[in-house]
Amino acid sequence: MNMLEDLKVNYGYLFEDELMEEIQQIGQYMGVPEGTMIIDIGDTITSMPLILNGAIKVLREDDKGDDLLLYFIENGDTCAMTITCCMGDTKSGIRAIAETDTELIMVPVQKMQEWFHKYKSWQTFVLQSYHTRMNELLEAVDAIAFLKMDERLLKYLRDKAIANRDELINTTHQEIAYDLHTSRVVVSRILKKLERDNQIQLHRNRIKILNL
DNA sequence: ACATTAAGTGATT
DNA sequence: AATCACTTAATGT
Repeated sequence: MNMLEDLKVNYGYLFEDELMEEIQQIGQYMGVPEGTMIIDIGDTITSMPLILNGAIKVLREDDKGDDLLLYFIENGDTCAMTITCCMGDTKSGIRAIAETDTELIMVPVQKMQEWFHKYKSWQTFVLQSYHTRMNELLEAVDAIAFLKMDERLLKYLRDKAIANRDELINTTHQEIAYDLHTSRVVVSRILKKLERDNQIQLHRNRIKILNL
């Protein structure tokens, strides 16, 4: 098992040895296959995930139960929702689904609070990831409010490619439509236009991004 | 060869 | 940008 290695690669440069020890002892290793729902809306959060590899997509749900993608989280990231949870509110406001096969370490929220006072590096990490999440959230809001559908779609493809570390995206137009909260026909049309503009290449169940 | 699912497109609102 | 209605293409059995 190379969990130790993964932990070191992703977090070793951040955390002091003592903290790394604690994470190894207390953290619960989890391997989740692609498509698994890790956290649902309304769930009570008891642990905080540290991502070793893979990617997770974070969605918000509207009043009709339709999903809307907020952002992707990757290696070395954690979920900002869990951080908020430690500060009072304990219900998740988002849904998290494994974008790819993902390995992560779950740390109980009590430990998270304890470490916050005990380890300076942990405090920095938590505050910093909260900050970057917040920025991504604002970006998502901007995209929805100010960008046209074609710009949103291109941003989506780029974000997704970055999260997967692959310029080949395996998905259907329908799935994209769900994430962006639009219809498949609209997605197909815009993708076709992007292909004509030499931004992407289209294949069945597969999209290649040309100029990342 | 046939059925199923994904993608492309014109017309309408 | 959404929806309908239909066509065409790709893939599985």
